Amino acid sequence: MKIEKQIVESVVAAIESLYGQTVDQSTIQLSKTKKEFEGHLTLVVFPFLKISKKNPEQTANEIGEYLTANAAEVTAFNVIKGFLNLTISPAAWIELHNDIFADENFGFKAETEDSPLVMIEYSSPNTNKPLHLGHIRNNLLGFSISEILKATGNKVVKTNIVNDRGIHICKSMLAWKKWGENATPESTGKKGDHLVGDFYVLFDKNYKAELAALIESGLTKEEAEAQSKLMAEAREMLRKWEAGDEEIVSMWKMMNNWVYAGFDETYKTLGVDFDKIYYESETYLEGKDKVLEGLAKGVCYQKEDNSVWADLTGEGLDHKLLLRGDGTSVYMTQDIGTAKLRFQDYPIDKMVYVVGNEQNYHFQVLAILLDKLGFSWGKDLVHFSYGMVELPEGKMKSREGTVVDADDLAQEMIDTALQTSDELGKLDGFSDAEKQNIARMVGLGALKYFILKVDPRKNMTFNPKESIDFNGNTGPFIQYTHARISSVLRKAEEQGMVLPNWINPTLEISAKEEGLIQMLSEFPAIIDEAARMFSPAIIANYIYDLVKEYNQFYHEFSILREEDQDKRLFRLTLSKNVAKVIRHGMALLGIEVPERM
RNA sequence: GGUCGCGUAGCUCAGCUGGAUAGAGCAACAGCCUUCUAAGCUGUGGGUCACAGGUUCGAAUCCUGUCGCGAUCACCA
Repeated sequence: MKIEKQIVESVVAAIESLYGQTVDQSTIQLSKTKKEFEGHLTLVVFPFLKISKKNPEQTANEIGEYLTANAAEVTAFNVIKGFLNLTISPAAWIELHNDIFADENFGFKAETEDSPLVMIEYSSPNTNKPLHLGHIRNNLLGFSISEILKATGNKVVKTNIVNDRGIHICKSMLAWKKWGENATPESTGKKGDHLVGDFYVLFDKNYKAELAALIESGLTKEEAEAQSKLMAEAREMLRKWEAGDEEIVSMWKMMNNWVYAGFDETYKTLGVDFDKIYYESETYLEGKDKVLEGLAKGVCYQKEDNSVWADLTGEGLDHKLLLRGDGTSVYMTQDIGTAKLRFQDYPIDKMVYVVGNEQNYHFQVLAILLDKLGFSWGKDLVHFSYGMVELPEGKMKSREGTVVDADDLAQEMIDTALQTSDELGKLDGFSDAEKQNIARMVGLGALKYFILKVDPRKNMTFNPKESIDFNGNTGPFIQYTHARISSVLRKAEEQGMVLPNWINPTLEISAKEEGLIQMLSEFPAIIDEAARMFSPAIIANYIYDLVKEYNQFYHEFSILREEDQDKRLFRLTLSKNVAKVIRHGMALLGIEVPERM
């Protein structure tokens, strides 16, 4: 990082000295040299041919000569076509290594008073059914991007908007009331969210049967839906809820509390949390106020049936309904209400919504509406739009029972990790509690990494029949390398070795070791890139590359058995640096790394 | 139909602000533990980067079109 900056400056000086022209630093393309070539950094000289008025080879050679003579870090160069490959001195690498070693928070920027406040909304569940694999992706992305934005110096407030009201809850409530026989999580031994979800499915099953019977008797599908008694009862329940009916409200509270207890458990397992939780039952009326305020200001207009609309044709969109004729609110209205409360509660500079890409249009509209309604950050809100998790057969459908349940999947992963540990005999002699804890880290590490390594914007496929791997480009592979380094460092300590906090730059080191230092040095830029692109995957893939590189080093070189003490101590500090970057990088993904496994 | 997104090895994915011979993992096969954790390392095979044009020193990457897949365009959330 530091080296690159110096070289860029030297290249500017070189061009000025050789060709008498000043070029902007941004025109200089300096990249990591490809493995098959000699050198560390490569300068692409094509952009300078017009200035040098010479062919690529000549130009590259001239710049190369200048740099070896005038830039202290550059010791050699070679030219292949228009590519100037620069070799950096070992001393420069070792100095960089010392800097990294001295900085416990290497790569992380601390927040300051001036840091912008970023509010990140994620998770946002409905309270009528338990979380599934799609929610897992949302939660992991939301948590990880929060950590990444913190690491780049932002103040971050993690928030969750719980959709705790509406017809979907009433369906579960009605089914419970009709057929539940007073079942509770205690009486059934079921997690509350699962219990409530079962009644949602039960409602749907009976509703479908009712429709089928009506259609059998000669009605069309639409007529059957209109005549459904069950649906009418559910709507009546919603009406009573909105009217504050005591019995309904208390049933609603009871069942929602079951769900919250269940969600809390799932969140705890996943290791995600929130600084502030909003509930739609508390925000939807606020949205109505805000829309009426907009109506008064002329931002919205009213139709004859009293429904309220926004005209977005000026923005190339359509007319959007904000309040129904009967005065009840729609999804958009609730989001406006939630935004209003958040704006009152926090000095928000930037709002990030972690929501699936199926809602792209919704957020496009929301941004325009919030802006029109006077929220300063509305126009620049970020919809962190991520892709769907699909099964090999296609989309998950909760009513068709094809969803992959979050709790089940997490438990399966942990069980598999435990089983693998036993088979390999890795945890022999550990207490059950220790075994469980490591299996938890590894199982969840596998799951989290599997999801986060994929570009968030893309849809991804999950095949439940093929269990998530523990070998190759996986979480456990990375965790294993960390455990391995920990083991070496532990042994070094047991043997009384004390790690120096400074390595003499004159020490002779291998190309492999230089390469590792170079990779470590990229970590800060990787974090910046991940924050800029909203992509934990960039961190995941970086750590994987680093770990792969370290494992090659580990096999090729001895550490503790190295006879030259200076080299031995250097390799130990290098290993410690790698472990540190692994640990901190994985923490950005919400993945723990064990000391042993 | 309008809008948006995606299409890279058998499978899952990197690479995409244009750069060198397009990379990993899984799966298959062949090696490496008397030595620091073999959940590891090494090697072999596997590609019309959907297709066709264009832009230029150079295109998987940018532009246009075609095909295929998906999302969305609700008084659902």
